Amino acid sequence: MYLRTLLEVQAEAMTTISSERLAELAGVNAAKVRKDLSYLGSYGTRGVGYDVDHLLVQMSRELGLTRDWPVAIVGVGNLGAALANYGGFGDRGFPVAALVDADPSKVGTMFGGHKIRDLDDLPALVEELGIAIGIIATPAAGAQEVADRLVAAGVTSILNFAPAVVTVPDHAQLRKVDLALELQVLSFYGQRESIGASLREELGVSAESKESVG
Amino acid sequence: MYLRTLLEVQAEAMTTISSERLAELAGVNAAKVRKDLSYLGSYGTRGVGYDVDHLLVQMSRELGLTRDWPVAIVGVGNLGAALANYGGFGDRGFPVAALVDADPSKVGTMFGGHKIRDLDDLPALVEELGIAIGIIATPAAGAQEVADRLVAAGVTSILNFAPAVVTVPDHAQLRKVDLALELQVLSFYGQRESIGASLREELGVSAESKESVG
DNA sequence: CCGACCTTGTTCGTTTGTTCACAAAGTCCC
DNA sequence: GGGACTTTGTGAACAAACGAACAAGGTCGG
Repeated sequence: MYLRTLLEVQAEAMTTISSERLAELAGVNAAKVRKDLSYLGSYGTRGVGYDVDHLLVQMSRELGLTRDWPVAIVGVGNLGAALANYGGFGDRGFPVAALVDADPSKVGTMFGGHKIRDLDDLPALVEELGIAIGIIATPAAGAQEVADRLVAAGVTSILNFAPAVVTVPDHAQLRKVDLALELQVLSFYGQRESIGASLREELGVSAESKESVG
Repeated sequence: MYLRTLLEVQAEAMTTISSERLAELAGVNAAKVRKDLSYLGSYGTRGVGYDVDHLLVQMSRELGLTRDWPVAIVGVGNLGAALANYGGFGDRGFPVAALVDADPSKVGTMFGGHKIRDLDDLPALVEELGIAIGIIATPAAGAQEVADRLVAAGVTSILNFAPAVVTVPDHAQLRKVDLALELQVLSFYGQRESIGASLREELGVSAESKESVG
C-alpha cells in the first residue's frame, strides 16, 4: 500500500515525504507508518522525512518486485477467463504465463493467446516457464486438489479465488480472495441499515449524520 | 465462512454439528466458533451441538441473505467486463442489475445483456432497480469520484477493486479487493524464500521441512 | 431415575497489534 | 553559529483478538 502511494507521490515530482503525509495518503496512522518503515531500516531523515526514490527502491527490493513473477491460472471457467483477460496482473509484474484446466475438452484450445494446458503439465510448466505463483479459479470442489498439485509441482505461492477452505504445507504461502464473501459482508451492513431505517421510521427519529474518518 | 461450510455440511445430510467439527471444516479455532455463533443467540444444545438447518436460517437472516441485493458495476473496462461476465455474483444473491461507465463512447452500447449507462444515471438506477451495492472497477484515478457519486445516489455499500485509497462517509460501508496487492504479498514471501534458498545453498544447509497446521 | 459422558457458553490470562508521547537528530533562518 | 522548529525512531500504554480451560446444561444408556 505504501508502495502504491509512494509511486503516486513520485509521479508528482516530490522528492521527500513525511510519515504524517504518507499516513494521510495511505489512510493509516503516522506512528504505524514509521514503525512499518523502520523494518526496512533507518531510511528516514529527522526533520526532513523519507526520500521517496530511495524508499521505493528499498521497498521494491524487500517485496521482491525487482523481477517479474510469472503466474499460472488454473481453471479457465468464468472467473479464470475473466482474470486471464484482465491486464492488471501483467502491468504490475505478474505476467500470466500459462492457463491450466482439468477439462479435456478445454485442454489444447486457445484462450487469450495461450494454449490451455492440462493439470498434469504443471511440473513441466513450472520448469519451462518458471511459474512462481498459482491462481486457483476453479469451483470450490476442485480447489484443494489443485492446491496440492501446484505445491507438488513446486509452486509455493498460491492465490485462491475458489470459495473453499484450502490448506497448504507450511513452506507454501496461501492467500484467498472470496468475492461473494465480500458482498455478503456488505449485505450484512446493508441489512442492519434497513433494520435501522425501518426502526427509525417507526419511531419517527431522523437518521444521525456521522462525519467521515478520512 | 461458517455459512458456506454449513451449506456443505447440510448437503451431506448432517442435521447437527459440533463447534469442534465446524471449526475444523472452517479452518479456525473451536472456541472462536462458539464465541462467534453466540452472537446469534444461544442456538446450540450442550452435549449435542448446533442444528445445521436452524443455524443456517438464523445466519442467513442476520447476514441479510434472505433477499437479493442488486449490484451496479461502475467501470466496464477489463476488470469491470470480467466481473460482469463472471456469473458468481448472481448465483449468490447479488445479481448484476446495471453497468455504468463514464466514457461516452461506451454509454449506450450493450454488454452482457445490459445497456451501459452513464454515471449521471446513478440516482435513477438506484431508484428504479433498487441498487444496494456498487462495485468500483475503474482505474485508480476515478475511484474516489465514483465512490462519492455512488454515495450521493444513495448507495451505502461499496466494493472497491481500484488500487486506490477511497474514503466514504461513516454511514456508508466500504470494502476493498486489491488483486495486485495480493500477488505482491505472495511475491514478498517468494522473495524471502529465494533469499533463504540461496543462503542455504551458500551455507550448504538443507531446507527444514515444516508440517502443515491443517 | 441416575450417573457417565459430551458440548456449549463464557471467563480469563496471553499474545498480538495499534497509538501516544517524547527524546534524539537534523534542518533552516537569522 | 545558535536557537527555533520539524520529523524520525521507539518505549510504554492501550486495545483488540485469540485460545485454553472450565462450569453449566443437556443427552443417553441402563
